[in-house]
Amino acid sequence: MGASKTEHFSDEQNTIAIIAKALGHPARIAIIEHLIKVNACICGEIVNELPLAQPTVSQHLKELKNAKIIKGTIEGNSICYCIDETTLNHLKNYFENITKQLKIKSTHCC
Amino acid sequence: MGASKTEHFSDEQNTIAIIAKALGHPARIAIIEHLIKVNACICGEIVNELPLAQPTVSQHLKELKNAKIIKGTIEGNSICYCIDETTLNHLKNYFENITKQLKIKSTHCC
DNA sequence: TTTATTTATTGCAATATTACGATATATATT
DNA sequence: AATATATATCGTAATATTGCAATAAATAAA
Repeated sequence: MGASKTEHFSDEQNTIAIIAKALGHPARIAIIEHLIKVNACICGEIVNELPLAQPTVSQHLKELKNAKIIKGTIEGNSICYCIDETTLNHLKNYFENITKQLKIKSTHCC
Repeated sequence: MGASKTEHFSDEQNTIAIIAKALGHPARIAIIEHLIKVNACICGEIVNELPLAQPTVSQHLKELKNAKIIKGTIEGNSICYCIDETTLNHLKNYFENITKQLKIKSTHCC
């Protein structure tokens, strides 16, 4: 096959998986880190920061946009990207919750 | 192509991407959640919980093991899986750090 | 030892991802 | 209008992922 059986899982499970998947590439992690480092919106220049061709970067940006991890607004003849805090906060909360439950239970046996 | 240019990115960026990628499938999120819910090690039974065939589940478990998100130890003729807290804590800390930086800077413009 | 149980591996088909050259689009500048 | 600049899309090749039937491997139970 090759297609995931998303219909068998909960909305939350699918949502978390989509966000995690979008972050599952070093280039996209690098994009996120750069957006944070330069603080807020940058118009263009992401391409120059990455060791990848312009169409490839554009594709990675599109995937981050689809997962709602970044937002892009048109600014003259360039596009201004910044992080969508809501989505990263959602992911952060999810992992905080999971690790908290692990700490509470912590029944180590392996 | 199809292969990521991992050598151009930092170790930390690659590590986070590998963990995120491993969590980038709803079945693997479901496995993690089940491991937490039943608390600690369960020997087998994960296959019965998921709407997927045994070889498929085995493959997902392998990927979670490769990313060091779960650990598996042999227990009689079955295998006992549990979560490797270190890895999920690493990821949690990473996202806490990122979202903290976002909160500090918070220069909204999009 | 034979049989059952549990998990892993192999092989394969369908689909998705990654990367990039070529090209399109859209605005800015001259 | 013509040209430059910035980003997106298309097309395509290489590779990876997903899913499962068939089968192997390894231990447990009879």
